[in-house]
Amino acid sequence: MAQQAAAEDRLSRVFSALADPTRRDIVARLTDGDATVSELGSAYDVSLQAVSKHLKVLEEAGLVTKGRDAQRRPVHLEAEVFDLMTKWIERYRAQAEARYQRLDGVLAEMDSASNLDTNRGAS
Amino acid sequence: MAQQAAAEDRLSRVFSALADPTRRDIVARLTDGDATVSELGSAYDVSLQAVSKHLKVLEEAGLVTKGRDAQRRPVHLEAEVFDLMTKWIERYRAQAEARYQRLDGVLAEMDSASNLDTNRGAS
DNA sequence: GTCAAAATCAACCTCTTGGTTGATAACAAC
DNA sequence: GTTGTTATCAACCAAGAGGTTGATTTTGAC
Repeated sequence: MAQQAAAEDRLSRVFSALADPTRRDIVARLTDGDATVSELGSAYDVSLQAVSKHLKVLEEAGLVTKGRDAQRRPVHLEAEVFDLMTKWIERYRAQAEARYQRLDGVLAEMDSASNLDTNRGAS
Repeated sequence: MAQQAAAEDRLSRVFSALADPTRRDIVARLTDGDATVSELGSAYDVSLQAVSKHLKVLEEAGLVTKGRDAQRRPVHLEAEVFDLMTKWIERYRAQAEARYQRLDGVLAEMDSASNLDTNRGAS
C-alpha cells in the first residue's frame, strides 16, 4: 500500500512535469544528447533561474539527472521513466479495449440471435 | 504552427489532467464501464461538486465525454486520447534510444580503432 | 588571490488549482 | 404542481506553480 502510494506519487510527478510545454521541449531537446543548464536555457525566453526550476521539477520526477563538469551541470535524460507512463496508459487502454470487445461480442450475439435464433454458439 | 500549438495545448491538458491521482482513479474506474457523476463521487472523500470539477477537467482534456439520461450524466471514457500520449512518449523514447545506439557504435569504433589502428573505414 | 562564468538559493508576486458551502437548474415521480 | 434527485453554477479560500530580481556558491582561468 505504501509502495502503491509511492508509485502513485511518482506517476503524479511525472505527468505533472510533462504537463508544461517548456519542460516537454526540454525533454525533446535532451533526446539529442546531454546539455548544460545554460545551453538549455538559451532556447527559451525566460530567466536562467526559471529554467533551473524546470529542471528541478524534471529531476524530482526522475525524468532527468544532472552530472558535474566543473561549474557545469550536464543534464541527462532518463528514458526509462517513460516506461512507467507507458505501463499505466497501456494497462487501462487494454482494459477499456477488452471491455469494448466484450460489448461488441454481446451486441453481435444479440444481433445474430434476433436474425436467426437457431445456430447458437457458432464460432 | 497554430495546429502544432493546439496539439501542444491538448497534450498539456491531457498530462495535467492525469497528474491528479483522483482523476487517474476516475479514469481507471471508467475502464469498467460508464458511470454517473454521483456513482463516481461515492468512491471519494470529497464533495460531489469537487468530483464534478474533476470531470470537467477530464472532459476538457478530451479524456471523457458525458451523455444524458434524465438528470444523470453518464460519463464515458474516450480511450483514443491515450494514443496522443503514447505517440509523444514513443517518439522521444525512440529518439533517445537511437542516440544511445549511435553512441554505442561510436564507442565500439573507438575501441576497435585503439586496438588496431589499421582497418580504418571498415563497414 | 582575483575575476568571470555557471548554477542555485531566497524572497517575492500573480495566476491557477483543488477544495469548500450555498444557490440554482433540470428532470422523474407522485 | 410539489417534492426529491442529479448535477452544475458561483463565490470564496488556502496552497502551489511559474515567473521575476538580487544575493550566494562553486569552480576554472588569469
